[in-house]
Amino acid sequence: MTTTKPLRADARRNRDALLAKARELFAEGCFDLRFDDFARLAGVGTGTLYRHFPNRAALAEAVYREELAGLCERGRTLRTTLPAAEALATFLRGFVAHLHGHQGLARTLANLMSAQPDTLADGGRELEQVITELLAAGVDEGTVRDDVSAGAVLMVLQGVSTACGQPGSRADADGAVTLVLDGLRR
Amino acid sequence: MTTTKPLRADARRNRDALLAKARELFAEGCFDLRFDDFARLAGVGTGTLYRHFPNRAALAEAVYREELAGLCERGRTLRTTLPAAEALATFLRGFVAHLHGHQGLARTLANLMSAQPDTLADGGRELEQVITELLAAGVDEGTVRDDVSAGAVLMVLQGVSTACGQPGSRADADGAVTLVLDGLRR
DNA sequence: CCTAGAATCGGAAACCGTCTCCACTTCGAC
DNA sequence: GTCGAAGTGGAGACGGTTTCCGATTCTAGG
Repeated sequence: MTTTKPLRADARRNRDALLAKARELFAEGCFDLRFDDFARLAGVGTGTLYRHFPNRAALAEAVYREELAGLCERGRTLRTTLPAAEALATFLRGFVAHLHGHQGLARTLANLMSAQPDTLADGGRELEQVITELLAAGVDEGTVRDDVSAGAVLMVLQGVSTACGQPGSRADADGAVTLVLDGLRR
Repeated sequence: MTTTKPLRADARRNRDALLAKARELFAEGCFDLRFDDFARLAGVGTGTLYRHFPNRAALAEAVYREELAGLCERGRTLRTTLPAAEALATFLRGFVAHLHGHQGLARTLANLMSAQPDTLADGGRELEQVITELLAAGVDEGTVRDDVSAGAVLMVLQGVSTACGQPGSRADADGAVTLVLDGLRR
């Protein structure tokens, strides 16, 4: 799987330059840039870009992998420091708030999740895993119903991610999370 | 608004041919066909296609306008024949079931809803309107909370629509609706 | 330090779907 | 039947994506 193949020095430098430039551009809100231009702006050739990241989604995923991993990690921490139901609530609310502050992540996530499951990248899987754990802890605790799976929650998050860029979506996103949380109570 | 401009006979014939062919192809599951090919298959020129439907979304919307209108109509009927909470439940469950039997509608809806609100076509607006009415009736009745708007429910439906094509999504979609319905109870 | 050969680069050019444009055709009112 | 308006159709421009391969750069071995 994750066979860490040793990358040649210049190759790694280029890869990092691409990631750095992509991160910078995403932060500025430039998402719909020509894929080629990432290469030009990062100072590498088109071929190099395509060798490292076969498509736009792969680049976005690489950029946001760490950020998403951090959020998941936070979810796991919450589970060990709060009652499960509260941990779940805090995690989901925080997650949605974070999405609204990071459109790039929201877009990337929406894409990751709408892809076919067999394509579903590590990021998506990890998120599902964390939610599954939080739900299971809640079930053990007796505060969360046991007849709804993480997939259902993920589906709502997908809706939230997709709608994230729209003007008045923040309030509705919070509303959706409220519904899910109240609906999850046993 | 709906200034019904009289279309010339041949123009109407071409438009209908395009719609018929699109409907047929969507029913077969061909969504990612080249846009030009719709024209060729319907026996008209590319220019004609573009005059009638400026882009893929416009064609899809036209194909599914009636179907969506029917569903909305059904929602309004339910509201007059059932207690509001039940009407809402029946409507949402039926809606999701219908989506899973009609991928084309699901895709179209996902696209309609992810567009910017000012672009949000009649179909999307009408759906939001129906849900608003159902919620309001439930609030009047005292069975539905009053602090969550239709937008939140729509956001969940967006997630469901987007995920609709995936293998195991039916169960999760039902789960998501269950969460919403239970979460909506006062 | 030098060399060979493997890994990587870069960007020109092929590719492919989208969309426009306009010379030509068809319609239908008179 | 005539004429202007409405509509047609498809060639080709356009622009983003992706490939391909000769040139370049790296690194291990001597």
